[in-house]
Amino acid sequence: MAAGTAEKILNVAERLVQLRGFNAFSYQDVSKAVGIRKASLHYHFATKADLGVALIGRYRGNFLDALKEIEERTADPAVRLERYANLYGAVLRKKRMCMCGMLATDAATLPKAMRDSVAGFFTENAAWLSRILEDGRKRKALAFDGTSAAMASFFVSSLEGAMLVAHGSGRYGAFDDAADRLLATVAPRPGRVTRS
Amino acid sequence: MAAGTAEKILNVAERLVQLRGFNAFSYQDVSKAVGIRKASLHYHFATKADLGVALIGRYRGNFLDALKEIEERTADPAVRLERYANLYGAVLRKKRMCMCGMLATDAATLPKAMRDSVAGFFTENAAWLSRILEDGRKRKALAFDGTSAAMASFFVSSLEGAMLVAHGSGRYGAFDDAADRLLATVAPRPGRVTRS
DNA sequence: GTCTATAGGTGGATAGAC
DNA sequence: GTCTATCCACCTATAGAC
Repeated sequence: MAAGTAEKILNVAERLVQLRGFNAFSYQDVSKAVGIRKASLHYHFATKADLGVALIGRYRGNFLDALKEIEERTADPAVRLERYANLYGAVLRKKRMCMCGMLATDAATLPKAMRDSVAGFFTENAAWLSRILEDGRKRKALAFDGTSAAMASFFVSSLEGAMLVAHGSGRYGAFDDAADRLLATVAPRPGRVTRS
Repeated sequence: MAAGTAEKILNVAERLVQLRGFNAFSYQDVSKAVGIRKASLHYHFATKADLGVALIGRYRGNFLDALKEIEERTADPAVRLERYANLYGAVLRKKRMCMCGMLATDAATLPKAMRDSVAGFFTENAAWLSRILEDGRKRKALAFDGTSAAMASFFVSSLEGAMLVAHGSGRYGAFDDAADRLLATVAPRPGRVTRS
């Protein structure tokens, strides 16, 4: 717990990025929410770019931890995928957009270190999914055409898109429909759990 | 042609929004690119919000025209969908993001008139797709589970997401893979044209 | 580590001449 | 319609006291 100042700053900034994007929040916004003067923020994160890099790094780490946990606690490939989709759903339920989806639209205005890290988020998610998909296909729990890498990319981008449209239009229910349909694409028959 | 000043402004601003987002371009940026002083822009669009509303309105109109053209010139449902996906692909080939996908991430910071119009873009695209999908299913050219409306939403959000990730990561090739897979979801056998 | 104070720049927007 | 000049709010960032 503890929650040192740097961590509080990250928590507040993370929320703001997910709600408004990197260019639409300021040190002043963070300052007010944390209860510390604007200048003091620079002690913890010298520049906004430094703060941005730290934000993405932490976000990626948390996501990787969640993936690891899914893999350890769940054996059924279809359920693994369902839980993966639910990681996105949990973010959306807080009325936030995926931080890296948000930053993807800001890409052209971001320092290279941030851009690269955003791309890394997508890459490592697709890599994990690719592994899960390939394993599921071998075990005949999943079925799909093409490479598992291509299917993994499709998963990531479809979930990001469903979040994006839900976030932008306020129709949050559309996300769950899209996630269900995506899962049905690779697990034609079995093991949908949520619905039971 | 003609291209009056207002139109030039819209063209420049459209490009900037699609590259950088609504909060990351300024009247100064537009001013330089159009070759007119910053203050003069306010004669044509009094506020940035007014410019934003005009931008989305024009974008929606152009998109609707393109949909109408697809429907008039193409009878095969699968080819109609392919051409629909290619509308997005054409934007991405210019290294731009869909304007409304871009604005969807900016939603929390936009004036209500802009937010509503962005939601309208998604709604009218899904409505058109829903009609095309339903017709294709009746004619047994397409096959899919669930309502055509749900499938239409899935189409829109998946294409937006594929653009988003391609735009954010610089891996533009991933978009075509995603579009192909999406089409294969509803047109299992026939008529893929691009690949031949 | 946090503060006050401030620098230097850019944001959108307006007034009024031409 | 376009210009110059200007306003004021906000931005990121720094200096230096405590």
